[in-house]
Amino acid sequence: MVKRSELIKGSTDSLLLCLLGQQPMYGYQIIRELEDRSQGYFRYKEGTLYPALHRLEKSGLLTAQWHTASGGRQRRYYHLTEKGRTMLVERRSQWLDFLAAMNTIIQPVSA
Amino acid sequence: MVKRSELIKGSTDSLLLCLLGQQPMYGYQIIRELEDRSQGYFRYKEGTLYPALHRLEKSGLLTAQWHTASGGRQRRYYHLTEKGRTMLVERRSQWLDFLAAMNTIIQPVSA
DNA sequence: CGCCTATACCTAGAGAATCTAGGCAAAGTA
DNA sequence: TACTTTGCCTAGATTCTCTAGGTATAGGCG
Repeated sequence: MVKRSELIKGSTDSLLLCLLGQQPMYGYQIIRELEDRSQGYFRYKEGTLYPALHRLEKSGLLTAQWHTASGGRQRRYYHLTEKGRTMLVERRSQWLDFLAAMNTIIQPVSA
Repeated sequence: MVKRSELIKGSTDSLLLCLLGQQPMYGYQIIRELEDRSQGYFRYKEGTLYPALHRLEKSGLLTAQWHTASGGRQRRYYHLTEKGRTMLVERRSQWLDFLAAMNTIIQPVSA
């Protein structure tokens, strides 16, 4: 049973901050958006996403608001707080650092 | 308490396969080598590294041999098995896939 | 010699992230 | 009516990492 990649671990928060930094979204939408944009690479389970959103909300990086869609359906929209925006910048920087570090070890296969 | 980056999680196996694909090494050496090459970014704790090595050995990706250094000190050298080399190729490919997927979400900040 | 640091291996238990595998309910569709 | 999709949620198991130890040898210094 080959897992997609263990590398995904730990990237969730960064992905969520990035997405929500572009526009507020609700949980279900986030799952689909991540899958669409990554051409099917990211397929978050609800059991992963919702706890993650709650975690970020609890940390003050996100706030949430219920909205009623045209059909009467309830959706919980998340958007970044100021603290969240600060963290987003931080996370992006961390991602670049991580990339640089990985590249010092995982050299590309030379032809 | 700001952690370096949660991103590191899940990259350990790939890093170890990569390193040991270049030359056999022993645990203590691996920790120093990772830190040196990454200019201090990777600072693995022994409580992380040794269980990871044992895990990979148990999976048949690594084998280990005891050697006695000049001073009489015992060192356990790990090197890749055939299965390990196959997995290394796989891991490198996964890393590139992961990179590509991340880039679809984490767009670089435009000036 | 005695003491300290660096080397070199190891493990148990706690903490945290993810997945599995459900549950509940409303809206759309056949 | 029945089924699928949407949309929220959680409890428990699994897995990875870290904390915080333990053991032992080698080498330097006073």
